[in-house]
Amino acid sequence: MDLQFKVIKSDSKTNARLGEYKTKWGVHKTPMFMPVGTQATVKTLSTEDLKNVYADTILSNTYHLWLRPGEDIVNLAGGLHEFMNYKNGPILTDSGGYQVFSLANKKDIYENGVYFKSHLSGEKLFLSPEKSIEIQNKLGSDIIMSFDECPPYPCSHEYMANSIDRTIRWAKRGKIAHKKSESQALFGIVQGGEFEDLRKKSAIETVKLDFDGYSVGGVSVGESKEIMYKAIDYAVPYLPKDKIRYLMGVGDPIDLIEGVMRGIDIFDCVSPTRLARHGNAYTRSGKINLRNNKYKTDFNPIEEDCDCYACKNHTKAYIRHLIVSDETLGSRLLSIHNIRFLTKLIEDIRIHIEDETLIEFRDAFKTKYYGEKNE
RNA sequence: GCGUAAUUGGUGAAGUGGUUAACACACCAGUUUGUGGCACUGGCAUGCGUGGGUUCGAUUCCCACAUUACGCC
Repeated sequence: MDLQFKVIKSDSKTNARLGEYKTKWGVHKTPMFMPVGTQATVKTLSTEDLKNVYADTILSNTYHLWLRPGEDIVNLAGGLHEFMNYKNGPILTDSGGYQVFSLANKKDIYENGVYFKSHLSGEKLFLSPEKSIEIQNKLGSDIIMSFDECPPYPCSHEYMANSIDRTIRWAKRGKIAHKKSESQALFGIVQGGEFEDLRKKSAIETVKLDFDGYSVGGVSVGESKEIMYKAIDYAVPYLPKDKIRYLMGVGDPIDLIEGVMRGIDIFDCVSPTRLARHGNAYTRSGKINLRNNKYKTDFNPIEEDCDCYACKNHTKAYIRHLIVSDETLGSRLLSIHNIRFLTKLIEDIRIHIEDETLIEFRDAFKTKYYGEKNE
């Protein structure tokens, strides 16, 4: 399926662009941040909550749903949207390739695919480009991802060179397996780590396969921000302007701005929800840890001018109490706030692309986000 | 009043005549980037009821006192 993406406006001072893509769920504006809902749920949040934080496209994980409840059950339910009753927007599924990286201690990578052990049962499992596409077909997501290898950081040039070649071969196989599906867009993934020549090669070869969109993968695996930004810069010039660009697994508020300035359209990241579960909240003045003693008697909202449910209704002292007491409402309120923080940040980014003031916005944001903390 | 036992950080506790008093919880702080959700990493008793004594050295041995628990009158 051709994902109908178009660029509305390109920033003349950076590589940023405003765009939109159409699906049966409506028109979706880019840049966009996608919350992560691995197990067919953005942890602790209801569909209603997601609507209220202006989530649009969300990400779900092939590997987890494959193991439990199983793609056939999701399929029987009528697909992911029906199963989880998410009708706010599209769902993008990961290929399971990242698990090859995150479960690295038990992996065996072969040309045909990857063997690894289920973290639930210990059972030996096999995932291949074809299998990944088949599972994603059954899950019925709107955007599916090509099966790739996500090598760790640091990684030698030699290993990475072999890895990207294999990922390209896997991409070809996935593309062939996908031919049958008319209703799902398929994205290719550029790898290559920190190496300019490999990012370039990976991008060029992947683009030759003509995917519906392209992602920059293999970032946010432990490298510095500078290296991550460079990896984007190495790949983006070879990606077609009329296709959506997705930076996988990113990121921090500042990374969203830097990513957009480098030509990225969509992002996903577990940070807002994971940080929430650990008691952290984003604010314009930096990340704060609600567990800190100083919030015990702080009866103000996390951010005065935030329009999220948590800030409209509850104080830091109350949320701190919930987090310290291990009450799930605390995780939920912070997840609501953190996702809204990022979707609002993206809204601001769009405004500043429109005004061509993104660089000034970035600098001001950075100063406030990091600056006041260091004093 | 007598006897017995106990007394270690916020809590539960381990321990030894000799460098930094174990561990857990709590507390304090930090980490977290295509999620193996509810995790991980640090910090946290200058002191072992109080006062004496023995000893080169005592939280550890001895004495007195205090407190607590149980039993007896």
